[in-house]
Amino acid sequence: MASIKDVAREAGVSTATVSRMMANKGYISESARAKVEAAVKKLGYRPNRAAQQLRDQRSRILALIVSDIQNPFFGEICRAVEAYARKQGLCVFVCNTDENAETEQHYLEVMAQEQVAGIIISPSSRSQKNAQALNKLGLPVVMIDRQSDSHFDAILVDNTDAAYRLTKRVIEGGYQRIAGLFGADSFTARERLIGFEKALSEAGLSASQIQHIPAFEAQGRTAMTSLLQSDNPPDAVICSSALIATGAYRAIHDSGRSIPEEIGFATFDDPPWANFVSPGLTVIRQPAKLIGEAAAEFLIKRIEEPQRTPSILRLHGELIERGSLR
Amino acid sequence: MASIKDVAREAGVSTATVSRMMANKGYISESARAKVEAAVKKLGYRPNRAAQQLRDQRSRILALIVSDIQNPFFGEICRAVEAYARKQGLCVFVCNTDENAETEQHYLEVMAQEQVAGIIISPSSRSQKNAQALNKLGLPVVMIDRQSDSHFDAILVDNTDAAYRLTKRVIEGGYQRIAGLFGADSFTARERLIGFEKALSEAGLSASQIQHIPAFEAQGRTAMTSLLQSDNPPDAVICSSALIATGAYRAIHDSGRSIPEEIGFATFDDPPWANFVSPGLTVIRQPAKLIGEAAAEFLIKRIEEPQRTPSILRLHGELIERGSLR
DNA sequence: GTGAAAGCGCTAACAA
DNA sequence: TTGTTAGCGCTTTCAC
Repeated sequence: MASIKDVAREAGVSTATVSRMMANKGYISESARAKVEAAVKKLGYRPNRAAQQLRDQRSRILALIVSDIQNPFFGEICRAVEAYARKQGLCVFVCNTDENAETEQHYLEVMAQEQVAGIIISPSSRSQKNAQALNKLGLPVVMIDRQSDSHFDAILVDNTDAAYRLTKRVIEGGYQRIAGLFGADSFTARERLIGFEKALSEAGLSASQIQHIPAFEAQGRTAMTSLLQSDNPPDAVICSSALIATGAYRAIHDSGRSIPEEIGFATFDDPPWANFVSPGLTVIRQPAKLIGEAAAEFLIKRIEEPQRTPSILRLHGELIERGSLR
Repeated sequence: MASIKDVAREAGVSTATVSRMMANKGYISESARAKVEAAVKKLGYRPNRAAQQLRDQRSRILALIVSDIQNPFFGEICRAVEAYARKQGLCVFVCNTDENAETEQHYLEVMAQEQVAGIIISPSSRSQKNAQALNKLGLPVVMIDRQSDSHFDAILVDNTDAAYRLTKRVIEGGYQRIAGLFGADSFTARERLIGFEKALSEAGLSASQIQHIPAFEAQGRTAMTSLLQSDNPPDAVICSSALIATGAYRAIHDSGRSIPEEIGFATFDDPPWANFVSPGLTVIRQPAKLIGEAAAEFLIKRIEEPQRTPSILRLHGELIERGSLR
């Protein structure tokens, strides 16, 4: 790979001139510019990133640390972040923690060592430690989906309000014994639970049953099966996330009950199969693309102006009707 | 962040000694080692990656360039590559091309500039140009899922044989008018088509209809709908990939035909909803985890020994019976 | 066993 | 407007 010296020699100028021209900084005469441009083209010159980084003490890489890359919600966020970053000439380093605090800690260290310009992270739930670590890094940080420390910018969804709206919609369907399947140890599930209970109490109802379970398909299925087999089974259920919904839906399917007549079904997240079953699922769709774009935008602003006051952006979750509620 | 100089000062030795100690290279006295270790710990020292890279002219980053990060198949590969790389103290830079040759080209350039240690790539179909670009980079490369240039290592699936087995299974179900929905411009679809046709011809059948379509859900749906409405509709269909299968399944569902009685259904890829519908889908499951691990292993071997003869590993696609065939 | 010093490629301060 | 040069943090000869 040609270096700046090669270009300088080829163009008959100094390395400083080449550098200035590459960065579009400072004064360059037209003739010098033309010579350098020609040399750059001829040699296929590209500045060495490691050298730039060593000088600037800062890379052009953004880290995106998500808790589950397979989750379409985060997949869409990745795409949006990357697209936005690319427009600004930045790269994105995507890391997957699988919701594991240690993995998260590991990546935080690696990213610090790589001197990334900033971090977008969906922090794992129970890691005060990591929040502190994040603070110590002294890097620009934007949190998405969850918030583990209010010192940082955050892009969140209006979980409580959205849950309130979704629950209200269930109630309007005339359901009386409404159960909730909520993720345990989950920031978002907690927020959603509040809206759920608020809507119920306003309607003079109380939840038929609320279960707090690990947010996996198997657990959703088991929990739903036991609800259905209980003495006073629910006539509707709300799930706090896609994987739980997947398991719960299967349990209902297995039980042979019909949706929406015998049991109403509603969930957060819009899983890929949501309009694939019939009737389609009525859901709260999270604005993943907007979240990604906003996160990238916030992060870049903070990189440019580290002393900004931290702010929180709450985006609207959209209620999509498809037929799984009366 | 503490630098090597700080550590050297703290330990009362030279930077060279610290460097040797960090890399476990050369001779170090026990006493020096102890002093340096203490200093490293006290200062929380971590070598600066940019400086190391500038010296070595080589980073500790692997690039993984996939055609669709949302596709669970590639998602699983990512995970496996990352896990393997991490064990070796390497990082993985995941890039998503969305099957776009220009995006691919862009990432190739960026990765070259970042001086990644090697590249794992599922090359976009129609880019001889990029294959050449890849050659010019002179970097270690392993191709996965597809192969655009036989000069590189490749980890592939036994597509032709798997398609042969799947098709044979369809025939054993007593289906007579078997249609195929294959991705257009796709390396894997081409290989699968060969096995499909071989099995049919061995059974004295010819394909009811073969359609080559862009591998998206909408196209799968449209194509399947038109097949069902044709004069001589198929009594079974094989899809070459998950998205096509998703669309096709929906079209069948909409038509009200029952699976497997009125129409048999089989596909490559094991989409998340495959055992979610009933009957579950009979599929060829690709060994994504193995592919990822093998790719990382091959790449690391090639990094260590660039002159190895390129080799191809063909992994076995597993036939999973679930009930969508008689 | 250890240290001094060169040099990787780049940018910015300063001098011309 | 352009060139000279120091120095970012690290590793690796080479000399001691």
